Amino acid sequence: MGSNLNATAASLLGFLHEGPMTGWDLVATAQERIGDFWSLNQSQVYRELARMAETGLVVAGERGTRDKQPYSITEAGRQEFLEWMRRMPGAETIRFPLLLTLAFGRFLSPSTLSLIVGKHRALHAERLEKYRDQRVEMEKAGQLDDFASATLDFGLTYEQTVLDWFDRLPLTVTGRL
Amino acid sequence: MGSNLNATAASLLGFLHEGPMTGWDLVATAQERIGDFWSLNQSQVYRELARMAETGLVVAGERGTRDKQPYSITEAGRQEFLEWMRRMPGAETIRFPLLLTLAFGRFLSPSTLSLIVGKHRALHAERLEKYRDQRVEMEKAGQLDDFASATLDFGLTYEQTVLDWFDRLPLTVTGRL
DNA sequence: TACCCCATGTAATCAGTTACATGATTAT
DNA sequence: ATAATCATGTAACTGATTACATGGGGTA
Repeated sequence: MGSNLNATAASLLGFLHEGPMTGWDLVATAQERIGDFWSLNQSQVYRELARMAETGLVVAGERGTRDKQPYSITEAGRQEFLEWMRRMPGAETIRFPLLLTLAFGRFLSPSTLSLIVGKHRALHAERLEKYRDQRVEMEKAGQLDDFASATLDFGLTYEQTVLDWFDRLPLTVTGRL
Repeated sequence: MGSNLNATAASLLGFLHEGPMTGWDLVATAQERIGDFWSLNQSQVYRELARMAETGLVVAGERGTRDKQPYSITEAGRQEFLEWMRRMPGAETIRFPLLLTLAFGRFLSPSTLSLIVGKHRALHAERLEKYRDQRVEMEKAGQLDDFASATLDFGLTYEQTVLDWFDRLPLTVTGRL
């Protein structure tokens, strides 16, 4: 009763609608497609798959070469997935260590601040570039329906905003730059 | 050796620089001052305080009325805090369930989408308002040094960006709105 | 043959959340 | 008197991270 899937498991069911996949494939797929706003790793995937196999939301197929273990979604899995999808999603959680450091920035020397702020600014510039490339590639591959476009656009606009924020920081915060 | 503080514990040490505080006070202070980018709750605070008392980073003072237990930072605590502060902060983690729902949005009806998107848009509008009020209050109270201003500005610009993003979403994603 | 990547799985630990239990003090 | 708030603490659970162990298969 009452879907008690977690978001990670639900996303795996979502991907399994596209056909049977192994744990390994699911890790790669998830990291590529939702990794920017929902991180997950290999341990979680194998655990959730094992759980869902027990409760009949997925079924394991026959082992292939290299011990490959493909999983398919079941009818029960589809139903649970839809139930999960129809629930009101929770608010996002942001945990931003850099902001913590800045909140206590008065304890740091300008040179340390500068090092830290500079590094993080560069990181966000890289991510913005990555998203731009992704956008181009997805356009080329014709893989950008409105939904994929919306989540990708979130990433783009977020990174752009963060960069602008960096560039507005006063010298007292950036150390110098 | 080598600071193995976590960010939550480190932030408690940061606040204890302002004077002895009880666990209760620390919960309130942290939620108010860093809660928007570093959530923590009561259980964690009492646990971290107990741990840090064991390792001598803080010391418990005498119990007051209502069993109040004030903690003070020690010299060792100050050193560990500084060590933690000087480390390169990790990248932020964002876990955004709404984007997960949208990534699989093709499984939802327009009316469900509309309900979900509308609710979340409203939530962000509220948060933007809250930050604006906070800004005004902090200005009045003269509590906005450059560091506090920078983190608050991050919240403001983030929420504004998210709202703008909502307003750019196509009808296929918003259901209608 | 040796090396790298594919692929599955487990163990251990830490962090975060929720819920509960208990009691003191203040305000109504 | 009693209700609300202050205050500390514990238990149970879930989720996330890291590391390790193991071995198959492709390729240089």
